[in-house]
Amino acid sequence: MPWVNAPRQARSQRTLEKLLDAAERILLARGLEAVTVPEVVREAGSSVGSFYARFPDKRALLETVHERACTRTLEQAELLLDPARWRDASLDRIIDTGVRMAVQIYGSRRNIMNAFAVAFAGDPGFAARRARSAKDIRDRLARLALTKRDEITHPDPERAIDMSLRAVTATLEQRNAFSVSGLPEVEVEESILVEELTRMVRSYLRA
Amino acid sequence: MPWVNAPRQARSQRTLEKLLDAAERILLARGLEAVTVPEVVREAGSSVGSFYARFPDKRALLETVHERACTRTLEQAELLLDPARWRDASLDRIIDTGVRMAVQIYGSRRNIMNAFAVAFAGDPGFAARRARSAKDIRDRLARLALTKRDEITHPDPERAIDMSLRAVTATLEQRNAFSVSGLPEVEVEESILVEELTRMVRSYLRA
DNA sequence: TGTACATCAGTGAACGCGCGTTCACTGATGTAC
DNA sequence: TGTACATCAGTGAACGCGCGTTCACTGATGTAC
Repeated sequence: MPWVNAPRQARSQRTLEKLLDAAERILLARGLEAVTVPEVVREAGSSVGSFYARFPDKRALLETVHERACTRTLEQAELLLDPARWRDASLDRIIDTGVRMAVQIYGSRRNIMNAFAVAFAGDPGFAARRARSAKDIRDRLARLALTKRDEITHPDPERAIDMSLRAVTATLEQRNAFSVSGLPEVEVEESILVEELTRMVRSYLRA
Repeated sequence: MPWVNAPRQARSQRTLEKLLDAAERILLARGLEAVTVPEVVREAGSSVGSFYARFPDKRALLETVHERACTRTLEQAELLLDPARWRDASLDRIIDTGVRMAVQIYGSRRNIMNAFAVAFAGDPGFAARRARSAKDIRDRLARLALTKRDEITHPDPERAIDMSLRAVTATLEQRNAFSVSGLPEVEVEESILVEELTRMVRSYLRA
């Protein structure tokens, strides 16, 4: 990562990770404005001087935490998207399992994704990192679905798949955003979400 | 509005509006962290003392600006949702025009909605105000669509309409969020969005 | 192996800055007679 | 109508606070002979 001064001893590598973990923990628990340098080093059991030996400034810390979170989400998606698991699957099965997977990823990584979405939605650097990792996952799923091109009756299969992925991920993101605000009247059950999103994509691709 | 000290002269009413306009302008142009009291009064051509004669604190200013923005979005939706415009409309026309309307509202009020969503997503007061106005619009559209219940072949029309509205609004919100990232590869053209979202909802409601 | 020295890592008091807010004050407007 | 007084509105210097960051320093680790 270009925005940190690389550690040269195992000791400072551990300190670096303690700082990243502490920042992430504070961000998740109390939001961005609680992530101050004094608070991060306190939570990490480190010191201000150590902090600035590693990071040029506070922004670099947040970028590193974000980069790490995006990488972890991608790793989780890569595991689930292993092509070996998809041999000879029908379009319906790809859609069904794809929706289930998206629901699972967005569910398990909801808090950290949300915290960053909320904290840095206006920041081009953060938005770009986020958009790039989202696009990476969408591309993998699109490639998978396009192997069943002949089962898609929508006049433009590429566009239909892109739109389907947008709709599914956006709906899940919106659900995550709602869940933070804690309003019961806008919540949906996960099983309903899976069933209806699957139905929506199936009927749309065959429109 | 209970969180301001009501003006008693036309002069201070004008000052109040200048402060609100200035705060909104700064929020839109440079984000929440640029909205400081010194900056707002400078932009408004007013003074710190005037500010605190009107608002008990800075938070009250932001709540008032938010309340005003929500009201304006609702007024815009009410205009477009005037029942007189929808007499004898077919389900397809309701879907088509509904999607177009959503795209228009999310387009024209993108900046202000985004700014507040980003700045106050975790705050109960702001979340409640936002949810109230969003739910109001969804309910109106749902009522409209349910008048054509017999044209919907989905086994659960209420749920289908709710999911459709979620998918459409979420896709538009996601598009707005992506637009800050400045990555051309994730942008979609508005005409394509209208066409495909319409197709998606049509086929889904008839699934 | 031991020793001397260089580099890496860590510490926390201190500094400057800009924020939200207060306050003593001046000027404008409304009201009673 | 004019005048005196109360209230409303507006001003901007000043204050306290917590932030991000710096810096002079101590201690730990690696290396050369």
